[in-house]
Amino acid sequence: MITKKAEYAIIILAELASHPRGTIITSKAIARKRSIPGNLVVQLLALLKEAGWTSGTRGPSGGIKLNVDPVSINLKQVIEKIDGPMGITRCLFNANPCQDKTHCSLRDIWSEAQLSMLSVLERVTIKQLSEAVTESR
Amino acid sequence: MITKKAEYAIIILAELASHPRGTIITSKAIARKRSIPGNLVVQLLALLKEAGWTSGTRGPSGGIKLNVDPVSINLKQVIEKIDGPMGITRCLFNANPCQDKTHCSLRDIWSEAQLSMLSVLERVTIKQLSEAVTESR
DNA sequence: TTTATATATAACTAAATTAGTTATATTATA
DNA sequence: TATAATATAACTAATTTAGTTATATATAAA
Repeated sequence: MITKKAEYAIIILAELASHPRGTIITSKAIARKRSIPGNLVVQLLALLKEAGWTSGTRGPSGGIKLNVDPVSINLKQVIEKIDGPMGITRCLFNANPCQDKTHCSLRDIWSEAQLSMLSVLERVTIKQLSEAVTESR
Repeated sequence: MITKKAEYAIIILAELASHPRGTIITSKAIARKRSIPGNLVVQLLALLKEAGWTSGTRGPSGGIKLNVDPVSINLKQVIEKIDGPMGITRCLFNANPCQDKTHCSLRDIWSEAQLSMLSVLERVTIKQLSEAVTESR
């Protein structure tokens, strides 16, 4: 499952990307505008920063800005940064492979289904999303 | 997320399908053979029966048998019977759509990604799976 | 140089979901 | 009539997710 946190992180990045490059916005403003709990925004920004996508400056007149071209960030990347490696089942990516050591045919199917989903998420960038969001306002 | 219960249900059906049509097997035997907690098998069989896929006869020499051609059951159907309608995010299929009434562009992306995954699961039948399982033994 | 405003980091709590267990009822055969 | 099986329901424990609380740190402006 893609968590709400990952969804929030995407929305945060899209919000930043919807302003001219280099614009600084406070985390509070993002939280207010996008109806995300304020401390969650802060929490998520720590991870976005870790990924190199954003940077923050402290103090009055401080805030967050996007560090990279939003076309270079895709949704899969953001989701995996926030939620960790995805798995549509516990069988996948989960340290505990099937008990029976023989080749698990179900696993291949899960894997195919998951890759199919990920390929969609990999194709969509924050840029695209920010444009869609901007249009609808 | 596809739950373990859904995965178990698929394995149960594949196990039934791996025997000649009409074969009766006890739930205990399935549980033992496939390493599934016995009472879970019983619990899941209630749903599989409800879907019309299996039927059980009670008493000594009773057991479960497959009621339909395994080629007519696909994985998506089983998963949705056990887990209910799937959603790769809470946003999808979840009674609580986005707060902002304006069209949610993210939702469309989730939806596309999910459909892409489901189309794979829809394509694979219990029959196929039972063959793969049988081969590997 | 002090105050206020902002990010940064970590730990904690509550709610929801998932997995599995326990208990009991019902049916049918030997 | 005892036993072996399915059937149904309620409960419990573990895990995950969502959100909160607390505290530290940096910096600009007064």
